[in-house]
Amino acid sequence: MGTTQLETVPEPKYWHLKTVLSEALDSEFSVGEILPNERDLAARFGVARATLRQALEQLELEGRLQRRRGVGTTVAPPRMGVAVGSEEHVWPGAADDAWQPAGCATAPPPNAVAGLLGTARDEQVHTVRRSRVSQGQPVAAELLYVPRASLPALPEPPFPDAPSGAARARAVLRELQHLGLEGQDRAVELGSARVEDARELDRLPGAPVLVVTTRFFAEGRTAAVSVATYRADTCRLTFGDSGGVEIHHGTEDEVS
Amino acid sequence: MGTTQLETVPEPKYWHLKTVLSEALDSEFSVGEILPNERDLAARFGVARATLRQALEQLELEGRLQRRRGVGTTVAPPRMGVAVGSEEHVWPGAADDAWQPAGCATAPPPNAVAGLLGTARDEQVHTVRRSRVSQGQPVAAELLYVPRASLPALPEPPFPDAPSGAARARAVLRELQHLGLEGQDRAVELGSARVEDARELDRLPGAPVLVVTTRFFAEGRTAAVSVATYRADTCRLTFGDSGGVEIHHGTEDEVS
DNA sequence: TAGTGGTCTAGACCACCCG
DNA sequence: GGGTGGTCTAGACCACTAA
Repeated sequence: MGTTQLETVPEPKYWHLKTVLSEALDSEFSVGEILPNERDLAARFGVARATLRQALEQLELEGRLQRRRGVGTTVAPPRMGVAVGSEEHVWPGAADDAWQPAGCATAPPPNAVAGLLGTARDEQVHTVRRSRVSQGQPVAAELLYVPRASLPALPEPPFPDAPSGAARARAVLRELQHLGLEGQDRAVELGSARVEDARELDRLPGAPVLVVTTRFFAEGRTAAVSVATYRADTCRLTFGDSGGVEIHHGTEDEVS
Repeated sequence: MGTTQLETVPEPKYWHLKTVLSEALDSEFSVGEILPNERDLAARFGVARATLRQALEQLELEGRLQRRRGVGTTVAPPRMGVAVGSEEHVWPGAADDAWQPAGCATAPPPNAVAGLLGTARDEQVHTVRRSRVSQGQPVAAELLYVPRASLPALPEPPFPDAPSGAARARAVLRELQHLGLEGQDRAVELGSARVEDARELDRLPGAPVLVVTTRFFAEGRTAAVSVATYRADTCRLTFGDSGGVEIHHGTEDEVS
């Protein structure tokens, strides 16, 4: 009737809530500080807990908050820049590598990876597990798939299916260095953490992750494929010339 | 030892549900097919609608499903590869550019961008809006910030604050080409769509997006900053410097 | 053991799309 | 108008952490 609908698009409560909280985080909280618990916050804003949680979830997705079961909700530090690609092509396991080998198995890869490698569906490949830590926090878990054909010089393990240790992982990486790397290829997409990755990343299963898929080319073929999952809440992936520092150094030595 | 704790971690219902649905999508549905509605699905699985929705949300986040209000839930096609970075550094607006200029304003940028540009908090910069369409779908929205100092030759518009059209956007881009690009710098992180971007991307506000921030260096300074938000559900960002041509599993999904 | 976030329920109403 | 997904409520219980 006479009710003039000023807000043609009524803003959802959780959206407005997110805005209010976001501003409060900027002005009234400092990094690491713990927020009131969800039940109190919901009461304070006069909404149901589920509605409040919808706002908190978004803020966590944006890296503004960190929530841990049994502990509480804290203000997250700014995302850390994680260098994920340099201009030069280098094999995994090179000297300055940020990854730490954790294990190695020999098994058929997922179908998607087999497609990239050009191997048969059930063909066994070396599968190296690595993890990456930055600023004292686990930031990424990786699976590196290397077809046996890429490493003819690597001796086969006595029991191919036995889960092997970091020693064998290092052997595979060492063997890779002997190949001439001709190029590489990267893709980034959003995913959710599988159970194994979640444990390694100290997150719950299903947590949002940035999946970086890299193909390594050598001898005219795809010689290896890396699938690395980065914590999307804490990481900003940096590519390119300067490694994400604020002030660029003004030299021209890396300009092509 | 003797206590065989088979299920040490009881799987949440929504997680199990997601697995079941995911397998069903692979085996029993084809791309574009519409699923039963949420109320029916929930009843069929014997869970509350909210629980079912939690599973659907994850599947949508992973790009397996597409949900549209008033329409229904459909099986999404595989994510399209969107080329986002080449080895060569090129200014926005170069010949083969995938972006379409939409408008241009002159206003102070967000604080984060001002920090990257090294401009004062309230300094006005040229702000070019562009959008990117791929395979008939909007995939990204961009804001390109160019300090006035970077383009001394560009005449100022008569009314600096007036929202200008695509013509002025093109003028700014054309002016950029005259600068010598010395390098660039990219970062990718997860974000959620702001209201303006959401409208342009045909998504709801808050939808997950991949935010690509690019700094362009010229004359020893940061000459421009681009903030591009890509739909995370439909896009796989590719950073190609592959030495060869791609072979994928049947479908040609690369887009330059 | 007390307190936190995580999961789940069974409803309700709303905004949107289409025939 | 009828059906869809999106929002919201007011509860309940569970899993985890720390004192």
